[in-house]
Amino acid sequence: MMIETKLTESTTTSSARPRRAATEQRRREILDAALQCFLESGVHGTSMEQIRKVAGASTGSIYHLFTSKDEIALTLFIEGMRQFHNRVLTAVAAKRSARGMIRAIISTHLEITVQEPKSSLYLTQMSMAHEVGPIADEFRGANDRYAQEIAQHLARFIETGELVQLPSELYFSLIVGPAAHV
Amino acid sequence: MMIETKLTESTTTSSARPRRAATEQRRREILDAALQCFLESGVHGTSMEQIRKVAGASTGSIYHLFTSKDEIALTLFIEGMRQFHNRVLTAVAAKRSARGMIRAIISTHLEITVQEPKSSLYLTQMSMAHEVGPIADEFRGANDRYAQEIAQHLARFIETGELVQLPSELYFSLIVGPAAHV
DNA sequence: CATTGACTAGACTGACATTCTAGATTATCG
DNA sequence: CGATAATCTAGAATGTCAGTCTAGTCAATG
Repeated sequence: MMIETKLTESTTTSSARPRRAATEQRRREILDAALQCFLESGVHGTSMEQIRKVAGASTGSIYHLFTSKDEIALTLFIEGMRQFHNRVLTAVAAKRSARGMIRAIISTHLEITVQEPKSSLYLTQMSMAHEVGPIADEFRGANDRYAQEIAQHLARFIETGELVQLPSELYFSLIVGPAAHV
Repeated sequence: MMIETKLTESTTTSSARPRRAATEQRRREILDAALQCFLESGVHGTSMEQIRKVAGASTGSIYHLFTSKDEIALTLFIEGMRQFHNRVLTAVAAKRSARGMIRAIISTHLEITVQEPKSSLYLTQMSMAHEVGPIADEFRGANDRYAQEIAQHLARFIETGELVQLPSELYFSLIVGPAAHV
């Protein structure tokens, strides 16, 4: 599967006439409509027709702004993942002990993956991300940066002696998710 | 999505003529063919046509034995999950300390979910399982039994004093996976 | 105000899961 | 053994849906 973003068109020659503001807004509307549908009926249970209707856009418009349904789902996924990461990192940054941080990591992860209605959607999107090369790379990259950032937070406590070593690689992988390593 | 298994046909009246042995074998062949295709191209990347060819069966036969492509994927998923559970439980049963058991749980989980080529397939199947009611129930049930069995193994060590308490619910959920709780 | 590229519209296409209909096979009973 | 009634096989037909194509509208620049 080949996925390219439609946003890389910015480097046209001279007399390009970008209507960016409006376009960007349209993109957003379509993404929001899609998210709503996906949450309601799952990615596979949602047809472009439904997204089209909810967004109030035509097929042509949608395919002008996105290359495929997959791109829509995966764009949403990346966005969701970023929020996810930020939420965990915020929780971690607020803690003053290694123990507190680790607790925060685990519980925030669980809050997000287990208790929220989005969790099933994330699962679907994650499996898609795996199957789509370019996205998988972005995904893995973001996840690695995330893991590293958490590691940095925790590393402080090795110096202070509260932590003897970082939680093992294995354990860490579990928290960050298999996706980071496949 | 509605999924029923085609194996519940056993309760016909008087002169039913089951050809079970052969049929069961055919089912198996189709499942094997499907698994092969899924591993190679992913569930969505595989068409019934491909499964048909690899299995050497006709569309009619396949749809006589299975209600849908989803049922095939999910049957495989349940099978895979059972193997997965058995493998972890075997590893756990072989250990003599709580520490060893917990290590075994984590590393076996990681071996399976991270290092094996099937892991990406599992992810897809798991997301499907979530969206399909009846399967989701079976899935959750199996997962609960699994968690409970592990808990029993570990509980022994609370008596001996090696373990003060079971690994927290939170941590436990993480290991067993969100699926068990959604 | 003409040109040019961004954007919209919706009919069309092709792929693919699933259904349908007809026919082959085989276990059971007379 | 042969009739019967069900299981099972075959492959053509159908419907849905993602994605393309063509024509046309809109807005910014010269």
